[in-house]
Amino acid sequence: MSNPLPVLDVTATPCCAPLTRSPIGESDAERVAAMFKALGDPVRLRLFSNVASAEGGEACVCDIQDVGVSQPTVSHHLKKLREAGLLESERRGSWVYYRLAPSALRVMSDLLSPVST
Amino acid sequence: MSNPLPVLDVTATPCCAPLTRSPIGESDAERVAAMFKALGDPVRLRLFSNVASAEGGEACVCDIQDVGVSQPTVSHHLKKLREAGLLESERRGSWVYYRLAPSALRVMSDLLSPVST
DNA sequence: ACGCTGTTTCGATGGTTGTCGATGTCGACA
DNA sequence: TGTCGACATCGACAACCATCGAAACAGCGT
Repeated sequence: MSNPLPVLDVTATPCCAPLTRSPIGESDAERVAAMFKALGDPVRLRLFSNVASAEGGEACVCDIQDVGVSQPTVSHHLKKLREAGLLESERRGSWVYYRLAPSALRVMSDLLSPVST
Repeated sequence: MSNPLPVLDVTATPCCAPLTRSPIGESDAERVAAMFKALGDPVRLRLFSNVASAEGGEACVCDIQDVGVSQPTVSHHLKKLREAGLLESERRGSWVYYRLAPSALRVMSDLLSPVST
């Protein structure tokens, strides 16, 4: 568990300049699009927000799974969020806790930052 | 043209608090996810960045369509970006110019802003 | 060892999406 | 009016995806 498929290692590269600064390159676009795509589903967005706004910065699946779909579907979406590098998970006892990946938010926020100056 | 399908009127509501602040609601999630989804494709992300980084804040299709797919596909993706409320278009003479929707960037950036405080 | 609860994986299915070539539309310019 | 160039739409197809129920897996308590 914990991070079986870190397809995107967000922490590795701060990644590219803001989208407004210069045209994003082909390979960067691939990596970044995967992150936005992960947030491009209402269920995943709510799960992400549930984790992001949780007390102590983390939450177990049982605390966030009330999003209107079956439990296996919740697990499926959490896996997608993990693979996109947005969430990390860790098993403690019976429960699996999810927290934000360290720099995920900043990377995306920076990419979308309006004109800067 | 210009905006045949403003499915999401971004300018209307500043929309919800940052995702880290409180769990996003069901209907807000629907609207916001559509925006992220639009950026969740490498081709669309490059088109968006090409427009966003263009001189004068706008560009005609002919200037940004070099993203490795056919012309109909480019047009298809630009339509998606329009429908998501991220881009606006306007015909002037022979050419169609695209520019960023006014508050699109700020809305998304704010949603992803890390912990504020 | 057994059952219980929380979580993930599996297999199937219906719907969505990215892509293309062909065709249509609109404006410019002879 | 006719043609050309810039974009958009249409129709089709393959690939992908969200969702579910069923089954497997992992700890915990008894």
